[in-house]
Amino acid sequence: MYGKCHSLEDARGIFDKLHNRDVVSWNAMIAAYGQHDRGNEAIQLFVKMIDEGLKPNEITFVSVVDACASTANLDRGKFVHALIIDSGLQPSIILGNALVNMYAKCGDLSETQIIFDKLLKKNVVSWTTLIGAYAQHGNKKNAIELLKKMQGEGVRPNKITYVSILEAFSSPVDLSEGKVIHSEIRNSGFQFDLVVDTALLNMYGKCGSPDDARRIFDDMRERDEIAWNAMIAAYAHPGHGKNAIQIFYEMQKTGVKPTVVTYVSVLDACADVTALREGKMIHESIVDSGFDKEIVLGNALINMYAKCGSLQDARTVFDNMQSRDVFSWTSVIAAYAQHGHGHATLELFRQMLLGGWKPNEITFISVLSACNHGGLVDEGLYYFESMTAAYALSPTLEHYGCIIDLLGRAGWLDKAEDLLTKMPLEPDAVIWMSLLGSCRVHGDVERGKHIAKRLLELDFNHDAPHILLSNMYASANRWMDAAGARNIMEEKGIQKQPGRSWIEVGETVHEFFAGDRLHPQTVQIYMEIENLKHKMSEAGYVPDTSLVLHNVEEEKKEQLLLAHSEKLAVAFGLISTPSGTPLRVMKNLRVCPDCHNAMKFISKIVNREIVVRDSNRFHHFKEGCCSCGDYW
DNA sequence: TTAGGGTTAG
Repeated sequence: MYGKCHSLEDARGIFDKLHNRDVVSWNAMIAAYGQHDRGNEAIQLFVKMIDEGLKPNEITFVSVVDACASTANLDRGKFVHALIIDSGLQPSIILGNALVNMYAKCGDLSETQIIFDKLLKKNVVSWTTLIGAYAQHGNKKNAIELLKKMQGEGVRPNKITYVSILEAFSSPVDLSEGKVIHSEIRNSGFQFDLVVDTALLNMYGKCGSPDDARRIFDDMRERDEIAWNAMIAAYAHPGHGKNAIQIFYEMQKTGVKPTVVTYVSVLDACADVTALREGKMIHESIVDSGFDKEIVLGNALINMYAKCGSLQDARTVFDNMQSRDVFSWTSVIAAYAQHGHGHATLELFRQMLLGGWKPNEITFISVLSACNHGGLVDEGLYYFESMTAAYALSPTLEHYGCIIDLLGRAGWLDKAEDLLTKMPLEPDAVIWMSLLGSCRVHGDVERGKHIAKRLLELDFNHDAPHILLSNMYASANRWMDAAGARNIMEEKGIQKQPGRSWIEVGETVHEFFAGDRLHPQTVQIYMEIENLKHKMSEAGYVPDTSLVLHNVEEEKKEQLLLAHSEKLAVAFGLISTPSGTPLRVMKNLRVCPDCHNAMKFISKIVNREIVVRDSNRFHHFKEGCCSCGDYW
């Protein structure tokens, strides 16, 4: 009785006082620990039970297998599995399913499949467990095939089956198939179900379609905190952060209290739109609510402050944390790396190692990227080697990408290309692009040409290689070739991805597209741009019109450059904040070289600090210089 | 006595 109530300790007290403990009492106590997420104690108790000479029965095994699953303890799970086989017990369908689930939760997919195949009888739970296992590992193909096979064998999926399979749809490329499952779920009669709708909503959020998520959210008849959290998370993506923050406040207006997960998601949204003011207010609410000791929130705060441009606040949060995990370290390391502090990044990394922490693949991405941005070639190569040598981590394409970029930027084009062709992974367009970029920087036109050829063979439908190649020819005064590269791009119908920038002023995050005239203060913004243009010209600024690919007159090219989204955001910031206020702008793409140059002039002319977060890193412009040292 | 919804670092 106590086991099913609140007090596990009371249950244990009674259990310990029992004079005659039979299998039933042991089972009850083991199950009680399992239900309270204390799998390790459940397993310990099971071992003790065997030591005392009691023979576990089917129910004991189900509970202890479940405990191994919840603690993801594969070795224990295998041990218990062996005991089951030794006991000669013919496992029931329930125990069989529990074993399938145990291997799935412990991450051993091949064993999961083997046990499933060996099941003498399968029911909807067996199928759902296996489908969920594949879905959680992102194996959408197997999950869908299994669903069809299950239906072919006459087993009808229930709502748990559908909720499980929805996990498999988690990126924009999955959206169309996700919509097919969505309609199948509706046709199967699962409507107005809180859990099913939340899973669908979440699927659309992960697939990058917050509008579809919102439609489901709006149609829900009831919403609990999990549904609200899922909606906030669905909006916490580039360009939708404002909506996430709005939903966060609406949630509270309807009387639903934010949870830790709510705060994590909304901080992520603030980070996304560089909403520093909003983020600070939410930080205060977190302190008021008493959640500020939660590690996961400390981590989210580090990330929010860093992405909002305030490295100092990020560091303060990190320093004040009472306990940390690998996410905390990786977050603070990433923060320093993104702000271009190469040496400080490595110093933190050394402290992490000294503290006995084990870095993971993501930690190394920040470390290598810091070496890359800081031009720290020897350090980068050393840590790259140490990944495999000291930490048994296999470098991914991104790690190779950092190193190839590092070598290329440093002018070691031979070594960079050598590594690219000899690495054990298939290079993607991003890596070829980075090498092409290095060829442009170092003026190696011939190498650039053959790399561009390889790149275009990949059928990479992106504007970037064409633009880079064209610019590279232009820099080498090869105007015909430059025009040719642009023509190929036009023939292929490739459009430049539109630039978007955001700036937080007062309580609002303002968004700008390149050339947009939608902002209520458009007239004043363009007047400010004109004003800046004159002052910049006097100071020696020359617009880099080679960056404009449109075939238009010179004067028109200058106008296009001046209307880049980051310049509009800065102009708006200048006219709407008191003089001296630092401006923080976020851009969806890399900052363009002309804007980068212009920002340096503007920072000096208006005597303000301008922080631009682009898709790659931070640029702190101050008194005519940028923190990246023009190396980005 | 077995399967299910929300979260952090690139």
